[in-house]
Amino acid sequence: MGLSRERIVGAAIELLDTDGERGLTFRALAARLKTGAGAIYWHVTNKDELLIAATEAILTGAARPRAGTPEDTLRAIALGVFDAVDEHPWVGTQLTRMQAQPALLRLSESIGRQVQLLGVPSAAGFDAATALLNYVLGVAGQNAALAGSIEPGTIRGEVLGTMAAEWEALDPEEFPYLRSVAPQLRDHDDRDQFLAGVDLVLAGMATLRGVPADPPRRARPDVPSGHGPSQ
Amino acid sequence: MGLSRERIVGAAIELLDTDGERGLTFRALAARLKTGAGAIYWHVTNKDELLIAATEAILTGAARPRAGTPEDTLRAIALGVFDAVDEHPWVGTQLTRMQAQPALLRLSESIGRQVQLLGVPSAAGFDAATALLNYVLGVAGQNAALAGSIEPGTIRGEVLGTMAAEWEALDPEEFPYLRSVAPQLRDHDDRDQFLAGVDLVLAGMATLRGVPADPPRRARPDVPSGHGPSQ
DNA sequence: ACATCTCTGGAACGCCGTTCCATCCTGGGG
DNA sequence: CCCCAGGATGGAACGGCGTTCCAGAGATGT
Repeated sequence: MGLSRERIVGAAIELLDTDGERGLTFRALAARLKTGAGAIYWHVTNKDELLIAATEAILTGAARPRAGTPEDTLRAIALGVFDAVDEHPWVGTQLTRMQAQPALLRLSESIGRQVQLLGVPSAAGFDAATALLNYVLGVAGQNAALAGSIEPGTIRGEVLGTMAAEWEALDPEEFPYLRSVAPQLRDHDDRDQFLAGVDLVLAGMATLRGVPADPPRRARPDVPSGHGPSQ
Repeated sequence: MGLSRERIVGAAIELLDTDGERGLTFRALAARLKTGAGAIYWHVTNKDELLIAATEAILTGAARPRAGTPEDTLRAIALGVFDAVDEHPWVGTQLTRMQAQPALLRLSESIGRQVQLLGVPSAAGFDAATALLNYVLGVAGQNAALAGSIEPGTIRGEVLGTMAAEWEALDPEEFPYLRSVAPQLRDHDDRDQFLAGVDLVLAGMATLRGVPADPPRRARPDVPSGHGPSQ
């Protein structure tokens, strides 16, 4: 059983998923592949390239345009990234840390094209597409940071409960708002909230075309949905 | 001249600004402060705490609410973060990597409060405030990633020119959109584009209140402006 | 059979964050 | 005035990291 780039990337993904970003080490990788660290460098030039390849493997196809209105396609694209990051938090870190990543280019292309189809004037269209991209990347980064700060195996609701408790314990003088929304934080749904943000940006785009914006919907759209188009 | 937490944080900021995130090392810090690495640990418990303290030092006051309409205040808050990250790119990395950061809490509070003042209904208000925060953080992270990938000293326009050339050299089949907007990328203004994104989100929020949204403005608002409230 | 070339894996290098500890300095009690 | 406890210092050392180096194993073509 020889080494190969695919085997290496696969093992790297397993390591990243189970042990987090700090778990990916050339030594750990070599141990898992029953080889030496040096051998890996024959197939992969360095750790950054390995991380990019792993991100690529997860995100391939997550940004594929589908039939439907541009709005629905944009929601589907954004959800694809969200679900991939949800399942593999390290992808969020990667997306927000390295530019010149093929996956990022494809994502920009998909979003930009749909925004064009939306009928946003060209000049504002670039800004609008960039804004949506940055929102998606922001959520991805925050989710990754959150996942990285908790030990793997923690229940999601538990984390939110802890955080909500912290918000409620803040100084009432300085943080009245955060205290007031702590209950909403406790039982919100990350995915729904993400979608609400996408709809918010889409509603903003609608005003750019002079269209009387119907208020963005809160319910999740009829999109492939069911968490996780990735891998 | 004894050590002190302030002297250490100050030297850390200098190191981060001049040599980037990889330039902050306890050894380099010790050399600059003419002491040993061990002495630093008497005043600072570890590197994460040092990074948080440095971020705090830069961002203090950048999220301070001002008089004016909630929209203008939100623009001012967002610009404060943008300018701080523009001047100290490592702040962007920090903001998107570590949760439980005091600066992040303050930013959330400031944004959330203004969104409440905007009259967005409470349920949607939390989502809307989170969306704006995530957009700001997304831009911050991208700016940091971009700054980290280029050697310090490079001219900004030069970087954009190089990136635009890369976009123009992409496969016409796969990336028609990116190729078409490459000229806009070349001579856009990051700050203006950031503001356009903020306005886009604000326009979306306006639809949540059922207000007939006037199209978001493109020109920069009358905000302290002049790059950099930070430090 | 041999020479060649791909591929392997373990040792070694330099750097990192962090810990340990001998030592220095200073100020308050005898 | 001495002394000494404890805060503060700084250099050495530890374990781990990414990466490089290189001796050699295995296949391949002649």
